[in-house]
Amino acid sequence: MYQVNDKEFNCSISVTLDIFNDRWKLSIIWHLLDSDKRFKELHNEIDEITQKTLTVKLKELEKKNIINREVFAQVPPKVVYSLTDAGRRLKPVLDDMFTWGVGYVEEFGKITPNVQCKIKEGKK
Amino acid sequence: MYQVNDKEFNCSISVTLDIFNDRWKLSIIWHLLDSDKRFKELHNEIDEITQKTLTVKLKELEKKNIINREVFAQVPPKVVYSLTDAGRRLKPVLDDMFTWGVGYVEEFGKITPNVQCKIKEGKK
DNA sequence: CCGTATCCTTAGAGATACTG
DNA sequence: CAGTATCTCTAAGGATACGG
Repeated sequence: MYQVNDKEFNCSISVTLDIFNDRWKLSIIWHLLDSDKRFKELHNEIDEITQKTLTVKLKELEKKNIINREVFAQVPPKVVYSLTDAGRRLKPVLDDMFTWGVGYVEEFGKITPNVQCKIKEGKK
Repeated sequence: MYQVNDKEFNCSISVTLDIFNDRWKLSIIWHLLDSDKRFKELHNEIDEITQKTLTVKLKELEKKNIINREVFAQVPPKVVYSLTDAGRRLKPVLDDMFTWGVGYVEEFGKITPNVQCKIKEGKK
């Protein structure tokens, strides 16, 4: 049994799954792997997310020690988000997921002209 | 843009996430990586899942071409589930998630005596 | 043994408006 | 710019009972 972030898990894979088991967190991590970002930059890049949801997800990721939140005392406000070491260590997982997804699409999907990888779940 | 299983995705990572983005599917895949299993065996090994939910999740995975369902015409019924090639290719992803989880727990969690890896999300 | 059929409860997330 | 505060909707999943 593992105890992390006030939850209990019986497997370390569950621990990992818990980090991004929703519609948005993996996308946020992906965009921060690229470079540190301000709130607004993230909101622009993940443009389907609402401001409220982005705020909630950033807080969750901060609480889980995946991202850092740095506030600059200035007007207008500036807040920069970056990955922690633990967050950056997620890259291999993302890479594998990317690779698997490519193979899966080749086998079962159709590809239409793309713009950019944005990582979110498909609309249900 | 990708079109798979009647959904649209703008990134192949999203495609992968969609496969196991709930509380149970990853656990089912994990148990089938070990060996093919009957319905009852899965239900015993993932003992917190309800029969109904297991049924639903198995159907979803079958529809997504991750598992095969083989029915033996006998009484009492026998149904065996196994991974497809695509399902088996998920192993590296699982392995990386396992590795990451171990590191994360070392850094932020507590470990208490364990029984066996069961993969499910922690109770919310 | 391997499921279906209902009913029910919750949490995730969208829409919208407001604030230091 | 970077958030809060409400309100609402929906779908995932649990409990329970029944069926081939």
